[in-house]
Amino acid sequence: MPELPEVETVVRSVRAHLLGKRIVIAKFTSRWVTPGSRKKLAERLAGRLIESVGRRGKFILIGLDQGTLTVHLGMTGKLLVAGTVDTHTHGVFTLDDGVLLYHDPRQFGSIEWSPGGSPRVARLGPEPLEVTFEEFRVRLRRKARVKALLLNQSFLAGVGNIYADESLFAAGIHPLASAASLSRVRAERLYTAVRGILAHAIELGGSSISDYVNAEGERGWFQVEHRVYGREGEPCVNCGGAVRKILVAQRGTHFCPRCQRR
DNA sequence: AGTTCCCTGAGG
DNA sequence: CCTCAGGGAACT
Repeated sequence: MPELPEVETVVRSVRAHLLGKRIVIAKFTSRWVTPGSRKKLAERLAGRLIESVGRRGKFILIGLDQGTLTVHLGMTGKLLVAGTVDTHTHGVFTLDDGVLLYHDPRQFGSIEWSPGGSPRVARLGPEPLEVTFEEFRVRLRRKARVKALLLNQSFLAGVGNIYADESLFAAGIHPLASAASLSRVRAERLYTAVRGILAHAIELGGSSISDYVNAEGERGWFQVEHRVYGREGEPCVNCGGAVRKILVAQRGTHFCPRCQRR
C-alpha cells in the first residue's frame, strides 16, 4: 500500500533524524525482508555514515559513505524513528544518536545494501512528477490495459493500486482501456490526473487506509479524498451510479462504469 | 502479458 | 474456520 506519496512522506519525516548519523549496530530477523546472510548485511552496515536520504519510485534510498541502503516498504512496512521492538520489528538500526526501526508484519518489504545502487531501482521507469508528457505518451504505446500499465513500475515509478484507480477516475478512463489506443487528449488527461493526485496526496501526507504512518507515527489524510478506491457499491461522486469493483492484473480495481469509458 | 506466490492481520 | 488485501519477482 505505501505508494509514491506515502514513501515520499516517510522520506521527508525520516530525513532529519538520519542525516549525518552513524549506524553503530544493525540487526535483522526476517528471511523475506533481508534474504541472504542477515549477519553479513549487519556487518556491512556497522560504522557507516548516513550521507543522504531520498526516494525513487516506492524505494527509499539511504546513501552511505560506502554504498547505498535501499528500503522498500512492501505492503505493511514502516520506518520509525521511535517505538518499541516487537515480533514484527525486522530491522533495528542503532545510531550514534537515536534509533531507526523497520516494522513489517507481512514481510513484503525489503532492505538491501549495494555498492552502486540497487538493480531493482535501475529498472524503474521515470518519476511521475518529473516525466514530460511526450515521454509519458510514448511509454503508453504498449499492448496492455491502462490500469496494468500504471501498476508496472518500469512504465512509471511509484504508482500503486490506490493512485492508479483514483487517477483513472479523475481522467474518465476505464481501467480496461487499451493503453496504446488512448487518444492524445485522453493521454493528456491521464498524465495530468496522475501528477495532480500524487502531488495532492503528498501534501496530505499520503493515504492511511490500513495502518500506514510516517516515520513519526503520524497518519496521512488523503484517504478522505478517495473517490473510487474502497467505495464499491457506493454512489459515484460524479454521476451517482454505483462504483464497481473488478479484478485487473490480480488487483482490486474500483471505477465508475458511467464516468469512465474505454 | 497474464498467473502464481511470498506473508499475516482483519473481517466474514 | 476461511478468504481477502496487495508489491513485485518468478514463472508460464
